[in-house]
Amino acid sequence: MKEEFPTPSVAVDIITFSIKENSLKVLLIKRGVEPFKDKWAIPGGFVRIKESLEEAAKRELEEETGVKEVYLEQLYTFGEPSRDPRGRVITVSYFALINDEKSEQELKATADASEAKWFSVKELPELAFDHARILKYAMKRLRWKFEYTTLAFSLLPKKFTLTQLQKLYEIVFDRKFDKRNFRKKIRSLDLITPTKEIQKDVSNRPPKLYSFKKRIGEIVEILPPNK
Amino acid sequence: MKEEFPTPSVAVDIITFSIKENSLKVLLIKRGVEPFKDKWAIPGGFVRIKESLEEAAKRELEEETGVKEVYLEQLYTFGEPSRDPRGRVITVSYFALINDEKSEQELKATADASEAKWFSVKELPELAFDHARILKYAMKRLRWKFEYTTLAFSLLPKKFTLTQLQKLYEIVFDRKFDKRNFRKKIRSLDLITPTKEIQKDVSNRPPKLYSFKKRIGEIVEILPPNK
DNA sequence: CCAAAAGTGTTACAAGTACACCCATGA
DNA sequence: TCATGGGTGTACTTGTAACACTTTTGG
Repeated sequence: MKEEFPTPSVAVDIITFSIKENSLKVLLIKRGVEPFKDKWAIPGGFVRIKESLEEAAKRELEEETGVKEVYLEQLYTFGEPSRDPRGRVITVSYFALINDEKSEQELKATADASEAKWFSVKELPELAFDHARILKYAMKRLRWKFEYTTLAFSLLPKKFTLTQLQKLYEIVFDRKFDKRNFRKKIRSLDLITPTKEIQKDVSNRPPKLYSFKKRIGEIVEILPPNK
Repeated sequence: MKEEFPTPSVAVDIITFSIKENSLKVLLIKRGVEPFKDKWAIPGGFVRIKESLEEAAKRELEEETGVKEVYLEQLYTFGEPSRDPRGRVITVSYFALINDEKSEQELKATADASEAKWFSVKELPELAFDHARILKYAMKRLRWKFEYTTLAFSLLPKKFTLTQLQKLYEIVFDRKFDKRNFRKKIRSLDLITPTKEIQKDVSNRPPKLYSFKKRIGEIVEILPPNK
């Protein structure tokens, strides 16, 4: 069965965040074709008939960055008839979070993209289509997830210091937190266990290493202290 | 432009909640055609080529219930290739909240539906497709909205009593709240103003009437006291 | 011995929770 | 006068916020 009317096209767009150089970055492509040729845009592509939406998002992301294991979450579906001048395109947006090590590799140009680049969310270029709005929404979701779930831990190595964790929050919220209160809060949540190791080879007092003991994404109201 | 592959169909499904007889109800239809003929399902239909997703949801909801002014919010997009045995159907789900007075009218049967009926969320029938999952997700969102936004007020008349408001919360969360703490919390949020009126014709002490002074859906952490 | 980041506790204030009795009305 | 729901305050506990100094290492 299929209805008798012309059908819209369905695409996925993936807003990919990463932390690099102590700043929150988002992956954008430079469009190689009209419309919006030479404008920056959120990467994406059409959903194939036999793949799920999430599979499509994963595939596009891997084509772009080479990264396979990522946190991926559906954001919102944008479907205004006028949002794409070429025709009716409904886009299901996803947000992805990848950590720095995994995303070190060279970005690949693809069919419609002449270039791909990481932008600091504080220095964004003008964006094609309604992508500025989509990105703004993704930022909101990212912060929400950091506040109310354990998502942040997906960006840390197996063993990490409390200062690393705090820096992550400071970058995502673009704000400083009080060290003592932050630590008190994290410890009270029973999310981490101290390992017996300490980090060596630092030219200051060596920090203790902790490991995360819950599931990524679990809901816990970590909430940035000093709200 | 249009990609060269077969395209999925795009539908909207609308999970419609209402409070009736002191219980949270959801609107379901009995399917008149295969697959899942005679099973209950969430009402929905295909998106037309020139309407937005939200317009489609509004149209379907009005066809079903006759109700025009509703709170409507996008939920999630389900797109597993196997979710509809007839072919590839991606469905954008919406949740709607309508108040009792508006929804009193007769429900209309439509093309694919032999019958439409309000079900208590505590006594749900078996559902077609992946609709049980969708409904579960909608419930979660509804509660979230009651906890963190002023959505509840959309179900109250212009002037209402604090007991009415509390009852709403008790129905949605299926739990009792402490009267004094509930009132203290609501008052501290600066959401309502006392009118000078009191409700007459009750066979007990007549309650004071209040009016809501913010925007529906605004974020405020109303949060049910006695969490 | 200096620079750099790690580590640690206390006090004040705000918010949440538990809890029981009197009040105003209609019948 | 009784039944019914309306209305109110206080004490306790918990959570949040502000705040400064000592420790350990490498160079």
